[in-house]
Amino acid sequence: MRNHKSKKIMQEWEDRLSDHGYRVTSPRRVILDILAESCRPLTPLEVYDRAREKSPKIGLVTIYRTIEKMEELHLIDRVHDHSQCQTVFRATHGHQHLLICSDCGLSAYFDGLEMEDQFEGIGQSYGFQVTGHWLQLNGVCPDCQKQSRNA
Amino acid sequence: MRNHKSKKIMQEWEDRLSDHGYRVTSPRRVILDILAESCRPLTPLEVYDRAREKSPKIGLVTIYRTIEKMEELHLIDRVHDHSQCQTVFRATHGHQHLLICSDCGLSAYFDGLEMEDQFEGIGQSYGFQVTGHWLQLNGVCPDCQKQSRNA
DNA sequence: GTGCTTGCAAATTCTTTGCAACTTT
DNA sequence: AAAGTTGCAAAGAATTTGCAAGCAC
Repeated sequence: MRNHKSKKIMQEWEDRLSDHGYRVTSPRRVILDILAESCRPLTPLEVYDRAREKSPKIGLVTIYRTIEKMEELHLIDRVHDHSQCQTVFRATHGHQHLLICSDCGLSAYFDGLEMEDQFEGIGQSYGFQVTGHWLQLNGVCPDCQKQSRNA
Repeated sequence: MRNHKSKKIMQEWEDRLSDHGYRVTSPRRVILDILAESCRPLTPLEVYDRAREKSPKIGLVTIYRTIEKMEELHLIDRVHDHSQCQTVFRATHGHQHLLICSDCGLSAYFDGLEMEDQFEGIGQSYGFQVTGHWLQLNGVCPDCQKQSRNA
């Protein structure tokens, strides 16, 4: 049973693919549909399993390639999952968050801004019991800004 | 040239390992040292390369196993890296952030709280030009709370 | 018809596991 | 001496690439 909202998203997504010169094929529609409807983040393998129920001949490679394009068009986001992310940095105690240079990776911690207090309340308004969070800012550090100016 | 701060961290980390019944071995010291000193997040392979410079016989497996224990003791965090995280969820437009159930994955977006305005200022105080951010709250959704109560 | 897309098979890369030898406590 | 740890080799996963056939526009 498809709801209105995901129908609308589907249309929007298909248009976006077309507008960028990508083709709306039937395997792609299956994948778009799964991602539009899902109320939880999915891995490529999970998308693959669901896709095969609707279209048994679909290949895993198509999942990867479609996800790639969807991300390029900002239709989907990659969610932070501890068990997948192998990149590590020393932890701090308590209320600090990370600022990371997207060019060179240089990182610094900054203080929590009393945001954490808000987090619990936000969770509660959705009935969630908040147990943790992850906040990071991505940007360009002073050195990399200089270099791009000189380039 | 080691600075005071990373020396202090090293001591703290070694103590923490000992306190938990883990042994402070020389390969581990090399790895701890690299992670204490690094001013950017590192992948296991990057740690491995740096470790071999100091201790050529060290094995990649040791890196993985040491990172595992360090994470368990909360000495390091896993940083969100788009190129590694394959778990995807539909994107929203604009100022929304994600709330994710750590049990079942159920997710919801919540509004941005005008936090984004602060982000730029925070970045500037470190000389960074902020280009993006990732904020997600982890918690337990209503249904999963019920289930754990019944269990 | 043109050019993007698909699915297969194969190659690559990354991560985990089993085990005998070795260290730390 | 006991128990945790190491590195090797091998197994297992996950992701990417090459290519001929197929499909959308």
